[in-house]
This record gives sequence, structure tokens and C-alpha cells, in this order.
Amino acid sequence: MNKKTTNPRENSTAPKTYSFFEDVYGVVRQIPKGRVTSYGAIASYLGTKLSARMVGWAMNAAHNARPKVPAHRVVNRNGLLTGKAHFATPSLMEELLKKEKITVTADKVTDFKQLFWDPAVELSL
DNA sequence: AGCCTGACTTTGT
DNA sequence: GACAAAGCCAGGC
Repeated sequence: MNKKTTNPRENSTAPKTYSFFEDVYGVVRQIPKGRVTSYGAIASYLGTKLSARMVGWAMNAAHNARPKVPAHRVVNRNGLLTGKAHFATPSLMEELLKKEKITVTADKVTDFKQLFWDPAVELSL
């Protein structure tokens, strides 16, 4: 692995207009329906595993991203819907997950580890 | 240019 | 097992 960073975009002449957020969006949008992932997993894939916060922070701007980012499929390491409060309505995230056949109990995803979608694994195939 | 904040995670008490 | 603190990075002011 790279010593400095594992970010695949690091060693590329990417346009300056490219933001860290867009990397996150790209990954989140690739999350299969009915699956969920964690901020840390995405962060790890992007190379910023030491800063899972940045993923969450990126999601903050995701509200303004086009197309819309399925942020409801992103939960914390415990499968808890920590970001639900940031949605249009606190119940929206839970509702969206249920529509994808994901069971949510007490604001957390049931069988989270089963539904867990790791970009570092799925996208590296 | 510098300080603050934040949708996380891990470790320690 | 619950609570507290630290670390991390990038964007906003």
C-alpha cells in the first residue's frame, strides 16, 4: 500500500474541481439497493480511514449533490442511523431503509453485518 | 492565514 | 457496561 495515502485519485492528474465529497458520492451511489455501509468503510476505501468524519461531513453537502446521494444507506459502525437527524425529516432515513427491505429497529439496522456493503471489497473485484 | 466545526471511530477509565 | 477524551481531515468563516 502507499505510504502516504491509499487514495487512488492521489497519483492522477485529476481536475482541481474534483472534491473529496464527489469521491464519497461516487461510492455511496454505488451502494446496491437493500445494502448499507459505514462511514469508516467508505473512508477506508478513499484512504482517509483515519477520518471517517470527513465522509459524514461530505454527506452534509450531499444534500446539494446531483443526482441525489442515498445517504440513508450510510450508517455508523454500529449500524445506527446517526445521520437521520440530518435528513429532511428524522424519520425519512428509517422509512427509506424499510422501503429497501432493510429492517430498522431502535434507529439501527437489523442484521447490519449481513447487509453491510464494503466498498473496499465490492469495488475491488 | 488561522480557528472552529463535524452525519465517526477507537481506546481508556 | 457507560462515559469521556483524543485523533483525524477538509470545508467554512
